[in-house]
Amino acid sequence: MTQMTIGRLSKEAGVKVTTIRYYESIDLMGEPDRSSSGQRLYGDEAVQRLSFIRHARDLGFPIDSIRELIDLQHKPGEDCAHVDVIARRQLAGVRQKLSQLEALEAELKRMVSACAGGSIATCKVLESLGDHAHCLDAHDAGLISTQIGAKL
Amino acid sequence: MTQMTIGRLSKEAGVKVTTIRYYESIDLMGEPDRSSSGQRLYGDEAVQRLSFIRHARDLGFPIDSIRELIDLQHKPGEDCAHVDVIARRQLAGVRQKLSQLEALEAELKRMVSACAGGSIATCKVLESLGDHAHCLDAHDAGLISTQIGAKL
DNA sequence: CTTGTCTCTATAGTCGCTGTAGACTGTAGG
DNA sequence: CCTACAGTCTACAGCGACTATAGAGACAAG
Repeated sequence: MTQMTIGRLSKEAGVKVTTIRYYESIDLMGEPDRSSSGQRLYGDEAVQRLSFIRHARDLGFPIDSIRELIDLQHKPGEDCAHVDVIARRQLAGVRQKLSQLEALEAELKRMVSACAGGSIATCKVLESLGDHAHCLDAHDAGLISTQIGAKL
Repeated sequence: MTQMTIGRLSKEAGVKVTTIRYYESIDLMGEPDRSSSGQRLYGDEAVQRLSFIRHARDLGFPIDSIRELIDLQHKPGEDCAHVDVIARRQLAGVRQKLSQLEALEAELKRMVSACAGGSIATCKVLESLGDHAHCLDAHDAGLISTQIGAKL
């Protein structure tokens, strides 16, 4: 199996067809060969590259970092300190979000367990939300709030 | 102080001026009075409402949930079960993200600590990323990956 | 030959803002 | 009164990383 269609590549690497085309459009994946009718044809190295990208995305690396990592992969002689920096930056970000989410979880838990049923007029959840005494620092909260609500 | 400008409201509620105007544009905040020259003028109840919104956003509630919560606030006689559902949904989402982030943190930590310096050719971090044996389930990972990289 | 599944391109939408441009308004000091 | 300068106005483009849609063409199996 030297050449495969985009659908096949999609299954091999676990990345949606549309996403592969998107990666091509932003030059994260190079332009593949085309069949006589214009369909994309990929080789096995595309599976490798796409799997790398997917794994890095799963770990939350932004596209730009992945671009850097791929560039570095093609300079095998260089020092890997730069790679380390990128990974540590990512780890630091994840840890920051973890601690923010833990604070959120605590406040939400508190709110929900305070609710004893009853009417809206006495609802502890709404009361907590209206309360000015915030648990989180405004800056941190602003940073994280955009990200949590997104896909629930 | 019965009437205040948007800048004042911004400081009172801890929400940026542009964000307030955005909330108005999506009908999350109602249209305020205007001065003779067309500047927005808010009363104290706007501070209350905006603070409620901000606190809910800080906790990661999506705008649509906040809209629901505000609607419910205006029906004080009804049962608060619906409010509880919204809050629990949010808590469940936060907990899911927490566990995903914990898995991420573990893998990143493992990757980074495996790096002993040296050249890119032998870099353990790049090796891990290229590895097909993923720690996360593809679906979960896809859900979360979009959110973590965003603001690092 | 038909049916159904891929594949193609191009464009708009998602979420929750943020930034920009260019014009106007309000206020404090000289 | 004049001048700065901060605040406000509208309208629209951009962010990140996709996702969805429309409308058309391609290919494999029965």
